[in-house]
Amino acid sequence: MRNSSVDKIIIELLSKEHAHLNSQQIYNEIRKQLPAVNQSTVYRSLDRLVKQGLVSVSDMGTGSSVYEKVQDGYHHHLVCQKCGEILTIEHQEVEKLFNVIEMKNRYKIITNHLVLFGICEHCQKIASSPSVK
Amino acid sequence: MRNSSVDKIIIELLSKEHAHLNSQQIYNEIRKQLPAVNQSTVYRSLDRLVKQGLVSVSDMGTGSSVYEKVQDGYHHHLVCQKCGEILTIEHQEVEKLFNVIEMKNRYKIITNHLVLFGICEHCQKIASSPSVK
DNA sequence: ATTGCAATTGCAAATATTTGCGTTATCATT
DNA sequence: AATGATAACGCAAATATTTGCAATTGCAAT
Repeated sequence: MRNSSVDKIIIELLSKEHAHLNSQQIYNEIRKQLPAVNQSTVYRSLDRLVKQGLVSVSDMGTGSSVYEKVQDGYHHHLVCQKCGEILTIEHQEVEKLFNVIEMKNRYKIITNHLVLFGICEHCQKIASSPSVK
Repeated sequence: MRNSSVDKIIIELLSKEHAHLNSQQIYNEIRKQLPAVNQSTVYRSLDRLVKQGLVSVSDMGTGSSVYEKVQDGYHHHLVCQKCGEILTIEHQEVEKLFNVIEMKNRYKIITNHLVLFGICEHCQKIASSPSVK
């Protein structure tokens, strides 16, 4: 692992943007500082950061993967497949599962962000009630 | 939801192929029966099946998503980011987590396959030992 | 059997992501 | 400071995936 300037810029960017950014948004921001940077370099840099556990990558169901800096503790998301609502889940419960899996399999888990798809309470009700004519 | 011929063929295919197939492999198989089928139709059909919970989709770290029919109970995977080793995790432990999340958030979880990336025992040892010259 | 609505499909184009390869840059060692 | 190994990069091409829109088709109601 070497000191990559793109890695550094991405970390700085994601540190202040407490949000889910896709590769295109990240690419556009980086170009303000490194106008000649290539998209594939951004992808490779993001890969590295994810593998280091510094950044999380998730498919939230919007056509592109989104990235986020891992800070202030882990968290996870619940996404409604009907209405798109997104809930945040604290790491506490997930942590117990990860610990068990790490012990049983002697693995060091790097994945730090789960996205669980499902149906929210509201949409469940809609689906089970008779449709209106 | 309607009776889609492509959906049916995919289900039949995945029912006998107890394996992780990517969209290209699925597309090639379908063309044997439906030579004129379009790739986007395959993608949309897979989306539907995943949303219905009949099929699982996962990014196992190989440039494309892989699909699998949900049968004989759920299972999950642990993938080593160094050597690529893949371990299977039974649903039992994961189920407890899902139940808690469903109750707390009143969601019906549809996600039926987790892929957790990490470092296997072997690769952890390699990383921590002094490198050979 | 006919009709009408909405789901499914094909097609083409737009996006998103990965990969091979030659070049450049970083860093440890000398 | 010079050297060598290899990580990081740019570029272009290959893949993979999504999307808008018009045409087709399945299915429920008539």
